[in-house]
Parts: sequence; C-alpha cells; structure tokens
Amino acid sequence: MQNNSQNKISLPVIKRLPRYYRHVLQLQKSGVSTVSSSDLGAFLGTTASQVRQDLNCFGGFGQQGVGYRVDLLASALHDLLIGSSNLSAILIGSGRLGRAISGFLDNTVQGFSLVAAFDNAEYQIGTSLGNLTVQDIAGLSDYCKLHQPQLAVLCIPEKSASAMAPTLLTLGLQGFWNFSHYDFASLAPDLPVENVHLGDSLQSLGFRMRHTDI
Amino acid sequence: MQNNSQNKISLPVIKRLPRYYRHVLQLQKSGVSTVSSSDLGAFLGTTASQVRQDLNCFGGFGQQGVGYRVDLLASALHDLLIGSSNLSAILIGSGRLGRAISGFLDNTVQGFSLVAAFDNAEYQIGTSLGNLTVQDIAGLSDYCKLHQPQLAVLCIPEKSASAMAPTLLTLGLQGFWNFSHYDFASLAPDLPVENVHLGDSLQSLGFRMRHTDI
DNA sequence: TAGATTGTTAATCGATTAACAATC
DNA sequence: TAGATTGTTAATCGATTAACAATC
Repeated sequence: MQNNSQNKISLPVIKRLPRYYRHVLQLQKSGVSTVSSSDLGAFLGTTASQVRQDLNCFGGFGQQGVGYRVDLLASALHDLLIGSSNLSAILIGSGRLGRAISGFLDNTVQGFSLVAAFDNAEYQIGTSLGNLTVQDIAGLSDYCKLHQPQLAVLCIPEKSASAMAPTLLTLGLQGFWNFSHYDFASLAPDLPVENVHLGDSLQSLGFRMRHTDI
Repeated sequence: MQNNSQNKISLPVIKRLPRYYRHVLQLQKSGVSTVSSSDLGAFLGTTASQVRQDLNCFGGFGQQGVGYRVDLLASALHDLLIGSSNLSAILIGSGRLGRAISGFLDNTVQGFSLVAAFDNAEYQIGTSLGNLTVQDIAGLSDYCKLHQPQLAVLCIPEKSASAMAPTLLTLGLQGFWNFSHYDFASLAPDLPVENVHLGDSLQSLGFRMRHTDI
C-alpha cells in the first residue's frame, strides 16, 4: 500500500470521505469483512468508478478479484479523518446555535475537543456550557496566546465576524467552522474554512420547492 | 425582461442565489442604485462571467453599458427565493439542535412559518417551543392529513429517520431540510431535499486541517 | 484456470471562464 | 459618438464515468 498523499486531493473527494467512513463502520459492525467498489457505490448513490478513484487517492488498499477489506478501509479512513489526537476547538458565540453545535461537537463527532467558549454579551459571560464556563470575548487573544487552540467555531452574526476577522487571523488558528455569513475567502484564501450557511441552505431549498417545474 | 424559467436551472446556480440576494440587499441598504457584473463578482469571489450567466437564467434584467439596477435585482431575487407566501414547516425532533434550528427558522429566515413540532420522547412532548407545543410523533400522520404542511425539518438521528422515511414520503410533504444522516436520494430521487450533515462538514474540515500539505 | 474486481488511463459530461458582437 | 457593460456563444477546465489490462 503506497501513500499518494503528496498529490493534491480535490475538495469533492474530501467531502465524500466522511460518508465512506460512516458506511464502512456500519459494515464492520455487521461483521462484513470485504466490500467491492460497486457495492459501496450502490449504497452511497454513486458509481463504482468514483469509489475506486476516490479510495485510490490514498493508496491502493483494494485487492483485485476480492474488493476492499472492511477493517483495513475503516482504519485507513479513521487515520485520515480522525487521526491520533483531537483538534482543540474554541466556540465563539454561545447563543442558541452555538450551544447546540457545541453539544454536537463534544458528544457526537470524534476527533475534536471543545476547550473554551467566548461571548461578548454580559448575560452569557459566566454561564456554563457543558463543563466549560463562557468567557468574555475580550480575553480571546490572551487565551489563544496561552493555549494555542487549533479550530474556532464561529456562531456569531456576520457583522461580528467581519469585525473580528482581522484579529482572528492573527491568533494562530488553523481552521474555522464558520456558521456566520462572513466570507473568509478574500482575506485568507488558503486557510481551511468550512462554511455552514443555514440560511442559504434553507433558502435554496425554498427555491426548489417553489419552482418544482425548473 | 423575458422569463427563462422553462429552462432547467442547475443546482450550483440555485445555491448561489441566496448570496446574490444578500449582497444586493446590502447594496440597496447603502443606497447604491446600479451594479455591474464585475463588481458583484468581485464581491462574491467569482467572475463577472459567472454572475452574468447566473442572472441570465432568470431573464435579462441588466442593461448594456450600465449594469443591473439594484432595486430590480433585489425584487427579482426576492420573488425567486421568497415569493409571496410562506412555506409551512414542521419540526421533527425537538432536541437541542431542533430547538436551535427552529428559532433560526422562525426569526432569521424569511419565507417560512413553523407550524408544528413533534418528538417521540416523553419528556419532550408537551414542552413549549417558541409559541408552539411539542406534539407526540404518533399524531404526525393525522396532523399532516389535516393541515398539509409543506416542509419537514428533520432533526432526528439517522436510525429514526430511516425508520420514518417510508411514512414521511406518504404525507404529502414537498421538501425536507434534513439534518439526519439518512439519505432520501435512493427512495425519492426527485424530491427537493437539502441535507445539512454537520458531522461530515466538521470531519472534512478536520481532514483539511490535519493534512495541510495535501 | 476462470471469474471477479481492482488500479489506472481514456472518454464524457457539465460547469466555469473567456471572448465578443450587440447596445445602452 | 465613445465608453461601458450586457447577453450569449465558444473555449477551457475539472470532475465524473467508462473501459480495460493487470492480477488476485
């Protein structure tokens, strides 16, 4: 098994990896020991070709005539997606959405630890969030200098995000999970940012529902 | 201005519409009366070409030599995305995420009204959610027959979604905003479904952060 | 060996970008 | 009129799908 990680992996491929991983875990749980690209593709609603192309980005761990060993696939995908140590994350904005997301991050997803939460609202500061206490956003810079968190989860309005962006980019953060409408692409085109635009998502769904003829 | 709505609009175009709309509203607020495709493109991080291609899907409301009239664009995009009447939505799953999403849906996004909420957990049924009361999921079918809601917001685990899917598809719902990992594509390929896979989103971000070399 | 399935190259498809005549 | 900018066709780019030799 050779590792092709020196080649650039395209974003569409990266986005499909979690789905492969989820399904492979299920297969493993049900005791399946080997799976073909066409079975995987059928299950994920794609082609066998795409599955083979995707998996091959990370080295050939299939076996001709047999398929992919489920345990091998599972551990390879685990290593790629989750790795051996958690990424430390801070929450910025502890409103309703921030609280839901942080619970999700702490309980449901592997590979991350929420280590601090910040807000600028009087009534939020000092409240508890899981086993953390919400801190004053004024202390964000000092906190980051001291603890060097890796990921920031932004659950704040666009205006706040836009105002904070220049500062945020000086804190050594390595990625953003961005629920605000602020767009980092112009300021930091190469920084890993994953945008979740709930409003846009719902609006585009509304469009499709209102225009089923299109 | 001719309407080309008989031509199929591609999904990438539909997904960009909310961003156009947001920026055009901002321009309107700041009193700008006209905007060129290259200005719009620069702001949204895309090309003037793409802006013109996109907007032209809905009829030519630009003016050669001048650009696009902001008020015209704003009202055209409003009509496309929001229309004249709200889509009625029900929430299925009133856990932490469901509650955050419903608040969002009710307060932040235009074009939708949340009309009912359901859960299967004893301790959720009867609790209040905004100005609604969470109902027993057992009454879902009856409710839908009576009130014919248009959109279901699924904030339940994959297992529950997978179990409910066959029923859900008989209730006359016209679209799903799906926060579960269940995949409707196989059962109902043409139904408008917008998937928000928070776990996948975060995991793919994790991958990019762990493999910045790729 | 024969059947199955991979790894990988080639062909197709669709979306983005470029170009330019039309026209305000 | 001259300059600017659209609408639209053509070219490019990248991602998906198909094909097939290699091989288990």
